[in-house]
Amino acid sequence: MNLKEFSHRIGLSPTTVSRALNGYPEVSERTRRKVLESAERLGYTPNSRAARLATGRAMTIGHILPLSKEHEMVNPIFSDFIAGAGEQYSRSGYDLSLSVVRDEDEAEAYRDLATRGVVDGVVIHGPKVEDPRIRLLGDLGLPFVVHGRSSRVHGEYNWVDVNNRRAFSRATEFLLDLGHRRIGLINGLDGMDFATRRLNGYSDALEARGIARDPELVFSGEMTENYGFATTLQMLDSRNPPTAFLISSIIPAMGARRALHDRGIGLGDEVSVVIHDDDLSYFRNDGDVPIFTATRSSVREAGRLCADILLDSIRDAQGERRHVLLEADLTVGQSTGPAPAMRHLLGRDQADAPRGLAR
Amino acid sequence: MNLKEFSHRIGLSPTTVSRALNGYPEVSERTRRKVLESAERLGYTPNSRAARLATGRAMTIGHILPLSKEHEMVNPIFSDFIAGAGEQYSRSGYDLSLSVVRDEDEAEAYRDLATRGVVDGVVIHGPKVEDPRIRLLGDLGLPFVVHGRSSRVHGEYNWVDVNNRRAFSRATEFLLDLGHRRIGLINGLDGMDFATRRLNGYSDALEARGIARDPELVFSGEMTENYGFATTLQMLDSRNPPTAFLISSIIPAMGARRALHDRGIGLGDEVSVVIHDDDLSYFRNDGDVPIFTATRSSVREAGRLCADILLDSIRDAQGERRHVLLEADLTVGQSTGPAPAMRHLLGRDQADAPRGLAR
DNA sequence: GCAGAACTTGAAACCGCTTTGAACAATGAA
DNA sequence: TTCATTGTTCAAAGCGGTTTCAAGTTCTGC
Repeated sequence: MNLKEFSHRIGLSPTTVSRALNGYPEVSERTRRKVLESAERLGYTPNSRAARLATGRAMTIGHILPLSKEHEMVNPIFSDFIAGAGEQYSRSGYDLSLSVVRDEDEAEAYRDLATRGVVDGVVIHGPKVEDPRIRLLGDLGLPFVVHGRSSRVHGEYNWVDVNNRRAFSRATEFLLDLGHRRIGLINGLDGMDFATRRLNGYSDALEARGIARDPELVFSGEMTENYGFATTLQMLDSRNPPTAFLISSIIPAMGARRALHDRGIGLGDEVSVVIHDDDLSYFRNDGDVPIFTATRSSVREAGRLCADILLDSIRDAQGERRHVLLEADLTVGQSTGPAPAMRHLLGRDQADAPRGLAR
Repeated sequence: MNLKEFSHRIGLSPTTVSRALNGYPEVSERTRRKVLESAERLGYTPNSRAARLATGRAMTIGHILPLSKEHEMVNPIFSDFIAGAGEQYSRSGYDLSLSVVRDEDEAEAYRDLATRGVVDGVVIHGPKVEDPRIRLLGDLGLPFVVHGRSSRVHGEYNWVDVNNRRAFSRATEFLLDLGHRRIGLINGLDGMDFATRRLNGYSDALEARGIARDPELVFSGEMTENYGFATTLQMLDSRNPPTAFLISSIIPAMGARRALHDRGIGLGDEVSVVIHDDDLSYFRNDGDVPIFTATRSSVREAGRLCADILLDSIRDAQGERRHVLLEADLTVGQSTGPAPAMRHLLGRDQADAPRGLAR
């Protein structure tokens, strides 16, 4: 049933019905009730396609999911982010449009969304250092928010980011305080802005203690389980292995744990691990004492915040650009302990403790 | 720029331009080339909102992502499935609309998508036994495809499923052949159709060998790492622990591995594990010899197939309903070996082999 | 009782595209 | 040359809503 028929059936004009349904003030309460009740009873719902054309608003937010050709991998934090953002969209009557594109087509995909008029705004995922998408969207005049930030990009834009630098410098300091001097960094893909900031945090902390950064202890790559496994093994098998690892996500941390296990090295006693934990719903690092010592920041919450900011920004195009910097607090879990060389000094040598029973 | 202005500028009528752009045959090649070239040059792209209203097609496929209230968890296979399906949508000029809703609102969400006319078809994820959504969508007259199947639902509908029963009976047989008699099953959530079929496959295989199924060895739950950990631990610590585990996903398998490690039990020698592997992009169980012995079936590929079937079904509403049953082949990895009691019989007792170095 | 303000309601234009039906031009057959 | 056919193009009528502008009603205050 369309508006014309519905309004005719209940003896009102399309104008009045439209107003009643959209909450305009110039319709009397009595009429509005009648319209709402009749719509419910007769099962009338306005056709969104028509409303979108008439209003010029798409009532839709766009997300682009680029697939890297080599790895064909989907960012594992994507679904939790979407869950957070999607909740907010629903609440505000917005739909979410997801475009899956090969990564070399990403810029074109944004252009396309803008000119076809199918979205009112977009979210930029996984910004790189000097990310060109920010400039592009500014030029297109399409409202957007970045999940993360992009170093060396001038101009204001909406973003929600974790204080990656602080998180990683704190995590590094924590390990240094435990006596670790050789700390491996298993980081995200080179060029990703968050990875750069994490590396900086790590470097800062080392430098502050006068410790030279060993390039053989720093790795970057896509954060798979296999990547965590391979890099950990490589470092463990080197002439001068680290006594601690800093890992950018819980997924490669699974691989690191496997590598330690394969080498018969105890996690939390012989070797320490600190991870950054995005609080993925299917991979919670919680419990009384979490498995991993971690800097935690919920990516789901970041999704909610991004959505809120973007929706605001669409409603009020003149408003100021907004920024949210989330602090990731360090939670001590079972995966960290004093550096081996320090342990007898502290009277807690656990070299003979059963493997696998962390601390 | 809109069609009216564009067509005026190039000295043609809107009709001809529209036809040229949409590939209709009644426009001459010369004119078509001119239109396409001018559109490129002047940067004209038709407004999709208007096209959708005019054609009555939304050119969009809907996916609903329900969030369970208790767990607030997103199915970890979701993103890979979407990646596969999304690729196909893009290829065919379709958009993907994702609705995030609380699970008790799911039925309403389908109704809403249908009446608002924002999608031409939907994909049903995670069907339960006797899933009411299938009936609902039939009634709504909205084309759909199910990723999975639903037992005890009458009538024809499109589906793409893994042969879960066969996969799990084969996996069970494989373990039985290795001499295992007590096999723990760490399954998906009760009521999920796939979980039921897997349980059946497991039961069938046991029964065929005259082995009674011990209810204390069967668990069902949401497939998180913690769930795998907790259930494995519980079984290991029971009076009569299993010597092998069958696990419904690689994620709880991570938890199982952790539990085994915590108890100092060697994976692949003292205890065997077979998993079902959805071939998640960030969690590949590959390599020369995969970590886990697994029944594998790519969920990404399932996404592609679902998309293809649904798009066909939209184009040809009269066409037959289609079914695809994917066989999951069993790949032997490092996580399985003869049952402990059998090992000396086979002259391969590895009880003293270093832990963690599976076979 | 009446003018003017404050409410309500409706007719019609419009959003930007697609598509029907008609017109016109070019081609071919008779 | 003429008529039928085929090929091309266009004017206008949708698609199903929203919104402007005008008109009709009901209140107020005097």
